[in-house]
Amino acid sequence: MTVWARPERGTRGPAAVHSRAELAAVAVELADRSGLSAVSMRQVAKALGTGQASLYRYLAGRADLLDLMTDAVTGEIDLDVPLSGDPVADLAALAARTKAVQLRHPWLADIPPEPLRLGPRGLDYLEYALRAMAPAGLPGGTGLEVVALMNALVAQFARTELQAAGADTGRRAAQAAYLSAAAARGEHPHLAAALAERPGAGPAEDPQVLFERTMRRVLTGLVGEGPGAAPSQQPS
Amino acid sequence: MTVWARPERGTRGPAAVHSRAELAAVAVELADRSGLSAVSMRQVAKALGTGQASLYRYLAGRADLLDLMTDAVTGEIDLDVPLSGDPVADLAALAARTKAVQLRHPWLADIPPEPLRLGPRGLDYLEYALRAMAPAGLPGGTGLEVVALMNALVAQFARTELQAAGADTGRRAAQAAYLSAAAARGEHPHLAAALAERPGAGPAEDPQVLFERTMRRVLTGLVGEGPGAAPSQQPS
DNA sequence: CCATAACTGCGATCGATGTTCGCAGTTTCT
DNA sequence: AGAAACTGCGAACATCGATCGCAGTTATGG
Repeated sequence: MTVWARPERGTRGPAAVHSRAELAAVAVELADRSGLSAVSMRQVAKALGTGQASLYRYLAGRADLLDLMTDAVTGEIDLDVPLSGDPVADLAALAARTKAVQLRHPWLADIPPEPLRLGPRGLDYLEYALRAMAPAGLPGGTGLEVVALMNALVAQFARTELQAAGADTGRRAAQAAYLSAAAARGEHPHLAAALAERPGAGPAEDPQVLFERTMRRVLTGLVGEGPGAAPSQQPS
Repeated sequence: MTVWARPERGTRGPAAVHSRAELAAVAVELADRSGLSAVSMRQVAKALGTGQASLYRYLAGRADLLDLMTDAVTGEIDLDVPLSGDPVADLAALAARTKAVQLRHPWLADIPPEPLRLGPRGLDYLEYALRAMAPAGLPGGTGLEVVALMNALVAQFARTELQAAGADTGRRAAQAAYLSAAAARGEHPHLAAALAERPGAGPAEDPQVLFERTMRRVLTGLVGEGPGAAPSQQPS
């Protein structure tokens, strides 16, 4: 049973002091400040001012907590943006908003990618995405995989941008050192060339437009050109 | 410092009983059989027939072990396949071989995606991929991100295929139940439609050809059509 | 109206994890 | 030959997720 399938409150007994939403909020704040590794049962309990064992009155385990957190930040994505009817444009815009959330909550990249972590807000998100690509008239069932693919790409872009802006954790520096040392060793000429051209190479191209362009290309490849072969659908 | 930057053996002292390659092999076998969670320092030490603390003579920590494992299975990808000169075709073929490895070692999906986990075999892999897309004449530095994007897509496809073939872990079943319950609740009509068309809908399209086609489309979008605007490069 | 069932909060505790310390023994360099 | 550098490893530490049992609280049913 998922957290979402379990009722939050039974009919008997005293009212719970906290709520799932409260748990989620505390956990998200903790993760935002100190990373996902700081989100342990003990630390969440402490931040909540309660005993650690009490958390298991709300959750069946840590996985449930991650579900709550994921769904909470999914809710930050604005789904009230009207659809234009062009699947590629609408999905690209949605992807941009999704990426913004991933940048705001870097720990999302550290969450183990379960094959489905879908809460109520996740359902709304999925519905919105499917509605956006309805005009394309894709064969049934394909839509879900397109969304999954899109999100995988978004996550990858978010990782790249975070790593470009993030502090050198020491590990990153070590890896970079090993990389350039290997490049200097003479083998791997293409790698060396790629690394050499890294810092210069033009005005560093705004990552925002690069993301936009790449996303449109990929989505065009996945979902087809403009309105597809089944134009009998209206947007919204 | 990375594992790869540290020398495997000093000049003094007795010869180490084991080697990094041996550690990697044991850990990979353990993960193949019982999942990544079974790869703990204690279990690896036990499987190796040594004390747990001894592992820290070979590794600075568990992260190093994951580095070793990742690089070991990366070495399973055949890089002796000659290049045709068509970047899209060559990269798609490489992606297929990469996916095969991910299917053979499902725990790869569970490894935390550090922003660079590159050993010697990983370097060779990168070099091969860059060489494959050299004819496209991409602007400098773009190549690395294309490879990262490609691998993100491959990982996503591998996840989908594994989940289609994998045993229902109970959590999957629970999530699916919640999903269809939500679909039956009337809101989320597009979701309901997508789920309804899921089982039937044609002859279930061979995932192999779907992967091939999607990959080609995406790569074409990323890397351009045939040989690009800078045709002064020869394959090699 | 009150006994029972269902629930909550939580201290104590368990098993497992990653990592460190210190010691005894071994090999190599000077 | 002596010192330096290394190896293997038993024991321990901190932290983690999770469970058990108990005391207290609330709603339901006869």
